[in-house]
Amino acid sequence: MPDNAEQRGFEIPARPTMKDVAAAAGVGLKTVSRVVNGESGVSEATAARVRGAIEELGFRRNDGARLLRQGSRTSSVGLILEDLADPFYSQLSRAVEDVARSHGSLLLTGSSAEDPARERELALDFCARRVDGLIVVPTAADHGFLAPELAAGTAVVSVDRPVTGLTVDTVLTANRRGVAEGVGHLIRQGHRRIGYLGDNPAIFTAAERLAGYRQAMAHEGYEIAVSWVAMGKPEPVGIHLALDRMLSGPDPVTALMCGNNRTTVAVLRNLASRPERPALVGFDDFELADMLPVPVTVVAQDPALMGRMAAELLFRRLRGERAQVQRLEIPTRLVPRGSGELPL
Amino acid sequence: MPDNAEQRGFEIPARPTMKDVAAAAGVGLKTVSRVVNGESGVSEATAARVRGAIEELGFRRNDGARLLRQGSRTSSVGLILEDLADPFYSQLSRAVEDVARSHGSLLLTGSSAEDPARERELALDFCARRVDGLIVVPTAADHGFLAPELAAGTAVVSVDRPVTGLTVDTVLTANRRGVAEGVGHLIRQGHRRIGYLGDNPAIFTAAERLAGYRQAMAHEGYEIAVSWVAMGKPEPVGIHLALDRMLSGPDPVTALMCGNNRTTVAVLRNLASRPERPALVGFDDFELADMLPVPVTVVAQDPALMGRMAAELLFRRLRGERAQVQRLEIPTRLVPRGSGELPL
DNA sequence: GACCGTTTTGACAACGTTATCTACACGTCG
DNA sequence: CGACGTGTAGATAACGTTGTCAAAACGGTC
Repeated sequence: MPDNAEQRGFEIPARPTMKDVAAAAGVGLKTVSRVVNGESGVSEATAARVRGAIEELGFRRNDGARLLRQGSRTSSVGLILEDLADPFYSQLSRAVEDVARSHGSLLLTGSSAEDPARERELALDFCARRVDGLIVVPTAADHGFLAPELAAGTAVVSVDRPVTGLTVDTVLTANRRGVAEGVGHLIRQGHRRIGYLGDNPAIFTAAERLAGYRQAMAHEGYEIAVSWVAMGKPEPVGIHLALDRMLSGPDPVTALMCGNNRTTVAVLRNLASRPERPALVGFDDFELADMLPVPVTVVAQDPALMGRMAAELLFRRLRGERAQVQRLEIPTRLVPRGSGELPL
Repeated sequence: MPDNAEQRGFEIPARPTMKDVAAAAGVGLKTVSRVVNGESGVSEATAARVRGAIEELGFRRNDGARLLRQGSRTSSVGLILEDLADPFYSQLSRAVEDVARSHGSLLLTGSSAEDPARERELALDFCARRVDGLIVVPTAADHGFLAPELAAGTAVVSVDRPVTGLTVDTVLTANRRGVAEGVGHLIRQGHRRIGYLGDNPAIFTAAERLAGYRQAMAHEGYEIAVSWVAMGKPEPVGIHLALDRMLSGPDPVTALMCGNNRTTVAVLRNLASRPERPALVGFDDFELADMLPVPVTVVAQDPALMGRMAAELLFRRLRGERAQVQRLEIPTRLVPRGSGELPL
């Protein structure tokens, strides 16, 4: 004779409610509420009895009901980014979490995996849970669907990339300036045939950084051969072919600028199996860059700062600040370590 | 004349409710509910009118109210770990998130920073939000306070460390076996004076790994000099002093086993400024370990697998599975890369 | 013992949703 | 023509909490 509840696979034990506590303590519902919320106007004797009942039943207030009744904020914010496992984003997340905590808010996280549909689903789920605000690393798709949420008082901040179809506070890295600085550094070492490897240019940061490279080269009046630019996912095969093109042929490059972290690492791995030793500057710092056989010169971003700024903008809006929409550019920092200082 | 609302710093625009939609569409409340939930029994004409009103008002169902009414699960799980920015935990988080998503659940994340009070606060906050389950990397403190939650149907799984004061499913790394394997590897290279650097032994994993080292040494009948063991936070000063002790004196070590990631890196940095080149095996893999001047041999853990297993155990419980409490040990994998194969 | 002010207490409505139940308008069948 | 199903629609009560308000209990005063 099978247990029916078990057969169905779910039977959620009923949680004690304030009503249960009230009954157990022999008091009214509102008295329990008062004790739970530390309101005044309850005699110590009654309060003790109520606390006893709470302890005994293992009562825990249902914040959902509380929030519903109060109609106030939920003290929670949502964070949507590309991939929580990426060090850049995990540092950013941690910073957001810290700020959220200091404001008494919980954090909901979701990875979009660069998929607009997934991002949208996450954002709307978060809104259905009535998060107070949303911090988003937006995909390239239109975000007009968030307009009603914005109108309804949900604060939105975009970080790392601007959001299309919505005007909200935005925190970006100084992508162009940063890459230009990196390329400029190589130029000052005497290089003029400099290759650029970046991510899929549909991604805002990738396009911006490429533009920074072009700007820096143009500024010196240097031409850019077609074979010197390679954009795409940082996968071994693509990187290998790109380096084949760049390092051989009539106009081989003498230096490389890498548009992001993962590309830099992929390039380093590939270079390990080649004789050439081009100078190299990477965009975005990474752990142990200074410990490699040739320490890697980078243009460092500050993901934690970006996360903190984004979160602080968000909470400033939630506090009711009416300031004009802001667009912050966090400056980068050139960290010379050796690979960018290699001779021609 | 200041705007009063702005002065107060908050004025939350009212969100449209089903009642508003019903009024706008000239239908009853329940009809809107039916349309929103795709229930049958609404004529296409009415449904279209309702959808129009929803669109126009920018209505979005309040899941809090829905959940309250249904009394069902909230489709959300909480994850509490030490530090979201640590690569080990961020990989684990991502895996948990993926499993949660595949079960239609959202993820709440919080970093305890190894502080029991903070951890407790997070856990109880999550429970007050009525998460369906909790995945915890527990601090050493007692977790009896979670017993009522467990009784109330909140599933709990601990990961990376066992939880004290509560019997729940647990996913661990094979810490002792892993370290023993690493030490055994060094022993097979001929080393017998092997030092061990680990984290604060109050942390479960640190204590276990130390035990693994002692076991492996004892197994060969090797004595361990006092100066060979150093436990504590992986900070430069401590590491420096520890290595001073280990590498000089009457019984200098010829090899080192490092108890975790951050210790390994700190040791590598410190060794860079010393003449000695002891063999070295690290516990826990890290990016670019293979690209360092002497590629680092490690005992690799699988944080993603641990996260996935933990999450799957959790959802199995939520599905109502009644199996006995499980304790899984994820095996480690020795990855020889060079540093562990250095001669005496 | 009637009156007052103060403190403590509880009944009741409301938050936004869903479940139950009933009401209405059809058309169909005997 | 009345009875009956069937498809649509809405009124109403809950879910667990908090805000409002009024009632009780108490202590003191005359």
